[in-house]
Formats: sequence, C-alpha cells, structure tokens
Amino acid sequence: MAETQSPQKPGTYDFRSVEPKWQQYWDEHDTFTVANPGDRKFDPGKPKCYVLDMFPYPSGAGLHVGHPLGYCATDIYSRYKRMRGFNVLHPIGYDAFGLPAEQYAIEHGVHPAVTTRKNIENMRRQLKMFGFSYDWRREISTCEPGYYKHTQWIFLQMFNSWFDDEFAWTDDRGRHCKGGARPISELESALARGAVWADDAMQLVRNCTQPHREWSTLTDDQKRQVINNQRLAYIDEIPVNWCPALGTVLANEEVTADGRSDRGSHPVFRRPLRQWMLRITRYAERLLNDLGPLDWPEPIKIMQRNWIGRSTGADVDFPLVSGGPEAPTVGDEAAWREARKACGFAARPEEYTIRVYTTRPDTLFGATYMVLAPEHPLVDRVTTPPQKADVGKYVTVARHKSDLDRTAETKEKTGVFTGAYALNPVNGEKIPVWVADYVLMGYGTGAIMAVPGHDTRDFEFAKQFDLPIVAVVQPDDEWLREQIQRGLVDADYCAKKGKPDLPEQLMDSASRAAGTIAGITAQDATAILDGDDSWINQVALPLFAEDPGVFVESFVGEGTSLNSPAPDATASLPDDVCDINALPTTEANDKITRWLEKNGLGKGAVNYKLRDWVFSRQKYWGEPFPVLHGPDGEIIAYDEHDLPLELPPMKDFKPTPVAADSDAVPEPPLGRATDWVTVQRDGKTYRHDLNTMPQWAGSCWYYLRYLSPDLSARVSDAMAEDYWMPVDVYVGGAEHAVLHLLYARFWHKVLFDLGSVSTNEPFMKLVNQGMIQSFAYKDRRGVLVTADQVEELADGTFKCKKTGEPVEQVVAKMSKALKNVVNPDDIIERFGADTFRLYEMFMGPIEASKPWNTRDVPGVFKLVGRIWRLVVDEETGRLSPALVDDPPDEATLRLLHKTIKRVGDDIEQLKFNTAIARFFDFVNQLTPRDRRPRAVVEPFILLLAPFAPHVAEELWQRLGHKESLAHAPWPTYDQALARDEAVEIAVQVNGKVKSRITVPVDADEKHVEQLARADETVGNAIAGKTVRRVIVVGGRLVNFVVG
RNA sequence: GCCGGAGUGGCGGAAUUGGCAGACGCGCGGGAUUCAAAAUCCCGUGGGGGCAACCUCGUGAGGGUUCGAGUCCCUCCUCCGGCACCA
Repeated sequence: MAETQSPQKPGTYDFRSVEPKWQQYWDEHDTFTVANPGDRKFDPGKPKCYVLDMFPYPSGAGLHVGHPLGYCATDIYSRYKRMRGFNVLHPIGYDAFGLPAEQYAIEHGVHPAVTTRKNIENMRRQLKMFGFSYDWRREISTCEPGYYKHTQWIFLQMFNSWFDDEFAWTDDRGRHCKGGARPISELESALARGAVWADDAMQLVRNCTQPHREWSTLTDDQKRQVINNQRLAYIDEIPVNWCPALGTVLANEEVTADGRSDRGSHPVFRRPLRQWMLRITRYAERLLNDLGPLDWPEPIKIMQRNWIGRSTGADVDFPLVSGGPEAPTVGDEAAWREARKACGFAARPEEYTIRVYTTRPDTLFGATYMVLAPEHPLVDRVTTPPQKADVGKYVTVARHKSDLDRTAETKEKTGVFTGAYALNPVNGEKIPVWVADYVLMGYGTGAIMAVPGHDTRDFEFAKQFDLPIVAVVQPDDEWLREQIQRGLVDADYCAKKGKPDLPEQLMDSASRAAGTIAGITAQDATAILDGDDSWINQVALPLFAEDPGVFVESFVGEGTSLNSPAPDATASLPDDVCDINALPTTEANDKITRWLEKNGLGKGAVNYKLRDWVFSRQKYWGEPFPVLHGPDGEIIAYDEHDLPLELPPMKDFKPTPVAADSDAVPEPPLGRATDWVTVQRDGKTYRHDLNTMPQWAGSCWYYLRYLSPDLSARVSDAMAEDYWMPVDVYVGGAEHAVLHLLYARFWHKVLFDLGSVSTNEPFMKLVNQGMIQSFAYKDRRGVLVTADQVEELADGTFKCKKTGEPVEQVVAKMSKALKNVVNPDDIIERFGADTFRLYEMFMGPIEASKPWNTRDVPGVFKLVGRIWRLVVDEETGRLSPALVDDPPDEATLRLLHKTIKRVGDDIEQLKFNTAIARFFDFVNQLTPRDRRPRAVVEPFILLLAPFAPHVAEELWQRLGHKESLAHAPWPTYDQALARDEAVEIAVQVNGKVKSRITVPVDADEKHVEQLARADETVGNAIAGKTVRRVIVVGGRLVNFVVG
C-alpha cells in the first residue's frame, strides 16, 4: 500500500513525523492550557466557551472509532472558538469506577485499580494521538480519592438536606419558584418550634388541621425516623432489581424491558432489600419544567419527559365495608362521610380506607371493582377466611416472580378475589376487592379502582373474571363506526351473556339498516357502511351504553359522561350526588374532583412514573458511603473534614456468589475487609456501610471538577464555577438520554439549591453523536456472515469466500462477533490523525448513524496531500514556486471569501461534513492555478486548522510563522466578496425548467423578467400563449405561468 | 401496542428550510503523464430515449395543497432507537 511506504520525494507530506512533532509542541508550550479567573494568565476580556465531551470508561479495549466522532467534533469546535477569541474550556477525564471496570478486572484476575490505571494510560495515549486540544492539566479520574472525596461530599449534602416544598426562590430567569433542597437543620428547628409536625407514621405534616403529634412527645427514635423520612439520601427496604449473576442490585434504568441486566443481560429478580435511595422524585416537577428552554434535541427531551411520566388526576378514598374477621371496616358509613365532609380529605387514609389514584375521576361511576397490588399492606388483613389460601398463594408467587416472568405473560390477566368489599364513594355501590399483579405497588397508591368500561387492562380483567362492565363515557361516532366496520364484536362474550345471535344481527343491521336488534329498532337510518351517523346513534350507541363488553376493545378516549349517576341507580346515593352526565370529559373531571374535595373523599393529585433512585450497589469498585452505622441503628454521617473515606485495598474483591432463588441477604465484598468495617468511637462500635455507589455517581458532577481539578477544599472554585458554567456544548451518545443526563441534572439542582453552583441547569446545548456502524453481510437465508469471510467482486457485489455464494452488504453495529470492528490505531497508523479526523467528520452529520467504510478514507487522505502541495514543492521540499506574494485576482479573492463565510457558518452549526466539502471545492479550484497568492493560501490554512491541526501547523510554520496558529485570529470575510456578482438562475414555464440565464445578483424583478423573456428557448415556450402570472424569486428562478 | 427518528444515484451524503434534486467524496469509465506501474493531473458519470440541440421519468408507496414539493398535509410500507400492565 502506497500510503504505508515512506515518502519517495523529499517534500512529500510525512504525517508520521509531523503529527508527533506538533503534539509534542502543544504539550511543551501548554498551547491548550486555559487559565481560571484569578489566575495570572487569565484574560478577562475574552468571552468563555465550555465545550464538554462525555468522558469515556477506561475499558480494556480502548477507544473504538465511535468515541472519536464526538471528540473530533468538540475539538474542531473548541479550536475554532479559540481562534474566534474565546477562553475555551475543553477537558477530558475518565469514568473509572463501576461495573464495567470491575467486570474487566474480575475477568482478567487483576485488581481494578491496576487495570484501570493501565487502561487509562492506553486511552490517554490514544486521545493524544488524535491531536485533541484538551487542557491536559485538568484531566480527572473518578476513582482517585482526590476526586471521590467530593462525590462523597455531595452525597453527604443530600444526606444532610431535605426537600422543602415551601421554600421560595427566584430562578436565573427571574421566575418565582417554590420547593428546593434545604439543610436538614432547618427542618429540625421547624419541628422543634412547632412550625411543622409529624403524624403517626412519622411523616411530615404541614397543616395543623390534620392529625399530628407534638415534637416533644416523640421518642428520640421517632424523631430520628421523622428526620430520616425527609432526607434526600435515605435507606429504605424496597423491592429492588436483584441481579445474582452480577451480585448486585440495579437501578430501574439499568434493567431492560425483558427483565435482564443492561450490562451482560443476566436475569434480574425483584427482592425487598435495604438500600440507599436518593429522593429524585421530589425534583420531578423541576426536572420536567426546566427541560423546556434547553437547547437539546427534542427526542431526548421527550424521552426524559416520558421517563418522568407526569400525570394528573385525583386520589380517591374507598372505605371497606366487609372482609375477613381482622379486616378494618368503616362501620358507620354515614358517620364517616360526615367526618370527612367536616375535616376534608385526610393526609393519609384511615386504616379501613383504600386510597386509589386515577387519571380519570370522571369514570368513577363506572368503577365496578377494586384491585390491590400483591404487595399492598391491606391485602393480608382484608382477605376473608375462604379466600385466604388462594390469596396467600397468589401473593407468594407474584412476589417471587422475576420481572421477566411478570412481563412474559402480558396476554392473560391473573388475580384473586379477597372476599372483601368496599364502597364506591360517588354512588354508594358495594364493589369487590381483588388482588392482581397488573397493579404495581410502586405507582400511585398500589391500589386502583377498576373501570372496565374505559380501561383496557380492567376490561380484559373483567371479562376474564366475569365482573360487571359499565359504560360511563359516550364514545364518538368514529370509534363506534370503526368497531362495527372492523367487526370488533365479542361473540364469546355475547354468548356468555345469553345473546348468541347479537353479533350476526348487528352486522346484518349494519349492512341493511333495518330490523330490530336487541330490542332496538333502526328507523330512518341507512346502513352504517354508507357512513350514516343516525344508525350509530340508534343502534350502536344504545348497545354500547347497555353493555360495552359486547365490543372487543374498550373505549379509553375522552367523550361525554353518561350513566353518571345511572338513571336507575338502586344503591343509596349520597344526598348531594354529583351529576356529571352529558359533560365532556375535561369538565366532568373538574366537577367531580371539586365534589370529591368538598366532601373530603378525594383530592386532585399529580403522579410521576419516576421512582426514587436506588443508589447502592453490592460491589467493590465504587465510592464507599461516608457514613457509620451505630449499634442502635442510627446512621452517623462523616464529617466533611474526614473525607475521603478511602476504599480499603482488597485482594479478593469478587462478589459473593448467591443462589438466584435464595433469600439470603447478599454480603457485599467490602464485608470481607474486616479491619475496615468496624470503627470504635466513644467506646461504641460502629460499622461502615458495605455498599458502594453506582457507576453514575462520579459522572453526575464531573463537569464541575474540571473547573478546579486540584482544589481540595471544594467541589470547584466559586469564581471558576461562576465564570465557566454552564456547559455551552455537550456532545455524547444518545444512550445516556435518560440515565446520566437525568441524574446529573438532579445532582446539579441539589447543588444549586444548597448554593454550591450558580446555575439551575448544567448543560445548555446537547448534541447526540450518531453511532458509527459497520458493514456486515447476509447470505440468501438472511444469516449474517462475518466480514473476514467476504470478498468484493469486480462488479461491486460480494460473495462468501468459502461457499462462493453471493452475499448482500448490510449495515450493522460494529461487533467482535461480526469481525467488523475498526480500530482507530490502525487507521491512524496508515493515514494519520488528520485524515482520521477529516474522514469521520466528512462521513455525514454528527447526529446521524452511518457505516464506516475504509474504502472512502483515501479520499480525504488525498485532500491532505493536495493542500500540502498548494504550499510545498514535493520535489524540493521548499515552498512551491506557485506560491506568490502578488495580490490575488478578483475571482480567487471571491473564492476565498466565500469559503471563509461558508466554513465559519458550517462550524457554528456543527455541520462539519459540508465544511469539509468547501475545502475540496477550494482546493479543486486553486490547484490548477500556477499562481497561488499567499494572501489566499494563508487564511485557508487557518480555516483548515481546527479540522486537520497537524498539517495546518506544519504549513503555517513553513509559511514563515513563528507561533502556533492555535490562537491566530479566525479569518474574516467581506460580505460583498463572499457572494457572486452574477448568478445563474433557472427559468421555468409552468414549473418546468426550460432554460438557465445569468443575471446580476442584485437585479430587480422587472429586469430579471425581461432577461428571462429575452431567452430564446423561453421565448419559444411562451410564444402565442397568455402569460397569466410571473413569479420571480431573487437569485433563484423565474417561473412563467401560462395557460 | 405507545412515543421518537430516518427512507434521496452503485455507496457515504448535499439541497440557503417551499424555489435549478444529486454539492462534495468514494466507486466506476475515459484521457494526460510514464518504458511500465504507482502516485499525480484533467474530463465524464441518476434511469430511459435520441447522431444531436433536446425529450422524458425520477427523492420508500399512494393521494392532496401550491405557479412550484425531497421539503407542508392525509393514508400506508420498511428500517433504526426508546418505553412498555404507570391506573
């Protein structure tokens, strides 16, 4: 291969010597070191730009070609901004803690500290090889004690604070906001002085009309409970995702939809375990609202919104009226109603009340049964003796099911009747209480009112267990028509209800528009198939109103309330029954919610899908929790001056194997660091927490550490933080759309509330780089064939080397299995870093996923050579004789100015692929000229510099400049020269291009029209026809509309 | 199932956001240079038709809006990503 040979001519561009030369130069001259405010070298006159890459895991495999895609983009942008006179902060580091590092260490039998260090060294070497302009003095690694000291400090901030709903503040845009993190000491003093209280469940009460306890009457233990229940970091026993294969629990976000671990795809089981939790749910509203103004890709914002999953509705209380002998029941219902009416909706329900959350309170009259989640605390108590065995069995099975099992059988609903009954508060109906695992304990209240008429899941369940289905919302005609037209009538159900002929009659009527079905006579109606609404109203609607179960689907949309209350309601309705009949859904919701609130039976409520964040892992390679567990169960936080709490050195750091089905509490590896675990203080024995923090902890705030990586006292220096934050451009993979980006925003907001950072949001602009894919090959059966077994034929098709069969080229992920992984080291060895950078940027837009094709690389490699030869004579190695000091002619000058404008505009928009196309354009035009003015070539070298910095520096030096061009001013263009004087435009007749004419760029419409008419072809085309209209688009086209 | 994103030559991709479809690169064809090759430089390159100037079709499929649609609207197909009993 030619490009692997040493240069034949003395002046040929030799990237192998030039690239290391400049990398060394930049290092030695601190070219890319940037000063903080307050430093001697800091230039306060310049604007700032913080350009951030998502830092890599130092994996053993090193960088693959996907990483540098984002890194090249940010590097180009950073270099460009520097030349534009910005102070640019462009740092890099390593996300060195966490599962991948530990897994690698386990697999290779070496200590994670050792492998991590080695992997980091390799990555640093690779990163330097690309010529990235990082400020290497700010390099960080999350696994260094000097770094994780601060991770632990932030954790302590969360432990030592609570979310005060009433705290009022003003955001950076001057809006008044409510709710934020405050020091826990403020809560303690508020409790002590009686400004807030606790209730029997040791939860906070802010309203003295609600039942509460005086602070002084609580025991120390109870006081501790009240406080702990408010901390942003807390320990709770909750059902978590336990992954035996990895020996740890995982966050919900780390578990895939089919119940497997995100990493390694191991089975995951639900198990209740005591875990550290972070109260991210308290920030749900702010995380949602503050998304709006961010300059992020809309799909990412939508993903975060969906993940937060805000919904509005109402909490409603249903009192139990019967159940097992130990079941708490309401007793005197009338008295209960009176009490509720007097006191309002209770902060927490009485023990005999089932509280549900619904997004559709307008369907309350259609609630015909209730369902408790298997984990619901009332299940055991309400169950009647005859149901005990069934319910017990069902609950046990449900509890031990893995998520995989629970989702695997989505087709069929399961559940058991408890034997208990509750009262529907709006109509006094007695309805049965069931247990079923389609209700999740973790969402809402863990109990639902089932409205089978208007909810898909309840509908399926009701049909399965023969529960009544009532219509309370009238669907629109469209929906009913579609049901009939698609034949969605449930024959089995009709037969079961004693109407076996109904489906046929219905279909018959639908097509003939006559006769009587189910006692309803269709009159004056043409057939449904003719699209007649009166048939719908006369036949389909009454049928639906009587029993929605005859259809195969339930109507879940919005409509108009009916049967609310039912006209022939038998049960004793409340005196002031709420009538929402004939109201559209929105109004019905409002009215009934007001009624519920007035009667103390319910309250408007907001719910989120977002869960609190399970923040502990049973692993070795992570940040230890800086707390001590006392003999009485108290948790003592480390004093911040005692940080970091270092990870003890351990030889055996592997997870303790635990059988998948065992109930044994897993013992984290740290439990074996016996010297480390226990601590004596004041004669008492304390134990360290054996868990470590999850992988995300270090990456939640690393962008703050770059600001002052060596500062020991604080996360970052206040002046530096104030100057550099927020991050102006953040580039990384879309796989972090909800995990890292949501967690980091959460931490940032906590730090903001507590005064550690000055901005409400960390990342102003986010760009998601696409995936670099690779080619794979499929044979005729559609089986993938590895790349090494395929060869390309002369006609551009491919065949399998072994079988000779033709195979089809397809685009696939790079993977070891397909043997289509491209190693950046190889590419740089063959073509150099500048070519690599240019190629990746030229492939297409950064956001797009696109396949790597090494065949295309020589194209940009040639570009580098052509640019080189614009300046250097290959024969002699001296400056090219064509390079002259003459002033450029006008055409060349225009070319330059146009190029400056286009390249600058493209970089601003991060459209690097088209910027590189401009380079080709420029070179194509300049190469054939035998006189190439220095005044044109030099600015061009500056334009090239952000993209191909090594060759640009070398040429710049050879052109006689003593200093690096890294801080040379970006060339400016003259608006008048950047656009053409004359422009060729299209002339259309009736929208078809007939001819092209050249007109002055600023010619007025009349003149352009005249020129167009004067064109011969156009003249012929419109001759003898009436020109009805002439459209002139400046600089683009003329269109004659003739007829 | 729901929510996103994308479908443009043989390939990667352009298209000033409603105004000349295919910039630029790869590949391919031709030429120059060379004893020859590599490298380099120049020309051509969406399909079909015509000697030609030119005609005609063409941005996943079908309909629509418009003087004009790759771009906007409706219906559908395919691929990729995310979520998935969230009441």
